[in-house]
Amino acid sequence: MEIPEKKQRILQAAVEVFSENGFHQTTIDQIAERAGVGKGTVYLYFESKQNLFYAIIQGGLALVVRGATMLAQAEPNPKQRIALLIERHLAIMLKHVRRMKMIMQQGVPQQMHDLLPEMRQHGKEYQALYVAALEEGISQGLFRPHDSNIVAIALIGGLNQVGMQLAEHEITTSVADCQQQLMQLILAGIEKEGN
Amino acid sequence: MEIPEKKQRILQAAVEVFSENGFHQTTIDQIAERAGVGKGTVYLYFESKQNLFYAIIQGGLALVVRGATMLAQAEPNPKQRIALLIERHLAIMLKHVRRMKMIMQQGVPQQMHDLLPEMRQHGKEYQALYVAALEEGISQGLFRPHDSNIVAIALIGGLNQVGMQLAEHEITTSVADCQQQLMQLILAGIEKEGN
DNA sequence: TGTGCCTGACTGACTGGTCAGTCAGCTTGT
DNA sequence: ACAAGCTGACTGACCAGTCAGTCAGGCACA
Repeated sequence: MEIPEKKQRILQAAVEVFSENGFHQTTIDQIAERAGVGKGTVYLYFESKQNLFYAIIQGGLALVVRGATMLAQAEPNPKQRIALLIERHLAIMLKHVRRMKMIMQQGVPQQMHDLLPEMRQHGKEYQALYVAALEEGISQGLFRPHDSNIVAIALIGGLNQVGMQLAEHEITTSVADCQQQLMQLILAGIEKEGN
Repeated sequence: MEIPEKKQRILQAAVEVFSENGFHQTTIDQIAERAGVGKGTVYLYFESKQNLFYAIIQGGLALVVRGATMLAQAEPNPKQRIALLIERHLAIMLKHVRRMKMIMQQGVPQQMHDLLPEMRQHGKEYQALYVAALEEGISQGLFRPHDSNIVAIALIGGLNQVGMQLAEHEITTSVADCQQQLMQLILAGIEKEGN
């Protein structure tokens, strides 16, 4: 199951160019050139431009979700678990800005209609991790009662926005401070009074 | 300053088609057909496809920001003001799903490099409304001290995410309930203990 | 060791289709 | 007759995807 070196190079180049220019502004020629391979070689490893794009997004999302799931399983305390998830979310966004941009650019799905269900599935799974933690917290009396779905969605949305702006250097606050601020905000928002 | 009827029709059609298919999947022919005008007419009123796209986004954003600014000016109480802004944010997202999708699709700017500064400007202005309310709240001793920039960014991100999912019917909760949940979450998150 | 055959990974010039933008000419009103 | 508003056939650029051809390196046989 060795991944050929050229395929790796193509993937790397594709991440770069796609994230810089977006899907439609990117040409296969650009990717091939950046990877230092012939155009034909790209089609040797990937069926189409779309396919290449998906290979990258899918791979990234799958990894993120799997990692987060493991993290979540290892921490029984809901409060701690949410803290860990938040920390990890921001860390990953910073580490993989390019890939994240690609996914965000995707924005509202719908045009990439066919292959998208899987992408949504990953999103749902990820969201479910937060929902589970929130619900446990509620039933354990740690958090005040709330609609855990909505809170999870808002939470993830907030994390994404902060992560993007951090990555774009539009926030001067340090990453650690950001994390702390968000944690405070969220925990104060859901914790039972007099915690 | 009469706006010609055909120009209106073109704008309307453009909003529809752009939001359905995204910028690149949309052709001027489609827009012209939907508007019931000739292709040339589109170029009579708009310099280019990009220009048309921007006219829509800019117009929308400018309206939203102006409206929110007026709303904010009319309410001196920071807590109330934030509540109003949140309510309005969700309401507008629901009312203008199509336009919102267009903007979101835009996602991370950067490819539309030239004309974008204005768009960012609007974003900054909008964010500033929340920041101002938060800071006032802190200095009045209503909210606990926090980094109002980060809180504002997270807040807007959360609102967008929830708004989008509401609009996409991926949330079963009613709009009013959503609003209430978010308000509780946020106010609890920033309020001084024992409010 | 040398030679000739083979294979398949790789290449890039080419094709076919798409679409933004143009412009010659039509229509309608005065 | 003229102008203003409008039209849609046309053009040129662009690009995804193809495929005929190249060539490095492996293998067999002497």
